[in-house]
Amino acid sequence: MSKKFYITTAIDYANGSPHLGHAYEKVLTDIVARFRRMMGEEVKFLTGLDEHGQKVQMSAQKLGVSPLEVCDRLASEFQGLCRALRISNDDYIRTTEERHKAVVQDILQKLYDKGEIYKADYNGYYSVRQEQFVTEKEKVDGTWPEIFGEVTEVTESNYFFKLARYQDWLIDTIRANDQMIYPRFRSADVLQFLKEPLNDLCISRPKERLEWGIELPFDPDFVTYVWFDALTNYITAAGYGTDAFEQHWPADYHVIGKDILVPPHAVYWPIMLKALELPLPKHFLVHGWWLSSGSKMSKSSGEVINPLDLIDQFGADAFRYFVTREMNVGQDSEFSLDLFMSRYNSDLANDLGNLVSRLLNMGGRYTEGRVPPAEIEEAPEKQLKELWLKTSAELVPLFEDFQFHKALDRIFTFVSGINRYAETRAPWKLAKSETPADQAALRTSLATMAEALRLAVALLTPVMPEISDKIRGLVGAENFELIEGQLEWGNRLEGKALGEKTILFPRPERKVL
RNA sequence: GCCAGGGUAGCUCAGUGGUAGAGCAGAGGACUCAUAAGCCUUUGGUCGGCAGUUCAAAUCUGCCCCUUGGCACCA
Repeated sequence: MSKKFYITTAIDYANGSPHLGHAYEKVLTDIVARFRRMMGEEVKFLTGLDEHGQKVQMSAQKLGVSPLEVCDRLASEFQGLCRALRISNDDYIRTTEERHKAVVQDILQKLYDKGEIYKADYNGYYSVRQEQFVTEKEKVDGTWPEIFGEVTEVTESNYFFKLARYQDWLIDTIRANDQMIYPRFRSADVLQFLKEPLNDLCISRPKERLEWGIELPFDPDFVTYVWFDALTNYITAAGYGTDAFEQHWPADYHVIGKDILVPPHAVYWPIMLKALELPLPKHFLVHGWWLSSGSKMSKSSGEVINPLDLIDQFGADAFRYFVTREMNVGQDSEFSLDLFMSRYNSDLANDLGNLVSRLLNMGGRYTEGRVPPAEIEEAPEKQLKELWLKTSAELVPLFEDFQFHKALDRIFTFVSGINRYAETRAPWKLAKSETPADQAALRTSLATMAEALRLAVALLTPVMPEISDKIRGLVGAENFELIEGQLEWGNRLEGKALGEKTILFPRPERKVL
């Protein structure tokens, strides 16, 4: 069996409803996955939910339900988001699943047997009210804030994973693989972190303090905490311990936010894999955050944009287009309703949607609802074909390099080119003329517009799958699996039926939200 | 404090040595197939600040300012 292209998102934490950040990461990963499929690769695309831990246990207590009920509810919310966004993941992992518990316990036992895990006393400051250890860092003006209540120094036995012994190896590995982290400048964050000596990692919690977790196989009084539970999902879903594993692992891309690169994904995870003698993931694709007036959009700032609202109102594809067009992968981006509306109205409704409308309408009026033959090739046609040649040559490299915002810019520049072409030929004027030359120009102009639209949406497909399919249907083109052979200008649409007049991106009747 | 990203037109951003760009927003115009859309023309910027290198700097160097993130057991 050949190796699949294995791509993952981070798994979401079951501690709140999905927001724009969750939605964005899934869309970004989905675009890479869809693009790779079009390029002919077999893809495994994983996303999922991280369900254990203190916060889940506490919110369950608060609601008076079991932790699993809390997780079930959130899992269906997050999976609903995936469906609403047309995310093409072919697996969804929940860390409470048996397949996952088995792998976590298996690797913990292996590492314990190898002497990579040991028991020791952990000394720290404990907040009874928050049921968690607090650090010096959380002090404000030399004392812990009121929300922590009474904080006492306690000593607790726990299990530790030997991180420190792999520090030099990790530094060498990251220096030697400058392609591992995209964008590259993020490697500097990792290396800076590794300048300080690593401490071993506390990986357990006593059950008396936290019972909502996976039990340590070698000590039933403890559950494992956070990292060995959450990060391990990537190999669980890859089929660790089964024949399928080699077909998936190593992952080609872990898509993550910039906040979880250091230390978990770039330090803990590689060292865990090294200790298990497994290959490292090939790449991390590290994206930025959505900002609102310069601050991170998050629940805590009370500026949650519920992506589902925009999706319901404007459609998954419009949402996907917006986040992809605005975000320079790796940087932060600005989000506002005004920006969204501006993109929706000018790019989608006015430029693309309206172009489809005018073609279908003219096709119905002038060429009996069919794509006519392209009979002549003069300056306007040559110019548009040249623009396409230039555009199409850029698109695949831009997609390969995650420059989706630029790829969309190029595609929509081409769409503008089609509108300009229509003005130049002015088929509505040609239609009033009886001369053979004008009639040939009329047929050519509609054929050219249809073919240009087919090409324009070819590489729009990973970003806007439904609209692209719909436009292909309307101009008489076939859907396709592979991009190969789809980017060349031709006359395959000649004689095909054009669709009924359709409004692809209706103008909002009133301002909602 | 240390490290890194960003600071370019009202807004969102392209632009790594050679006469400041795009889209949107604003203004004017011609057209009418179309979602009052599209097309053409146009207003608008001491390129964060101060020095320096150079014939030439948004672009290279230094210092400073603003902003975002990281600096471990919090995911």
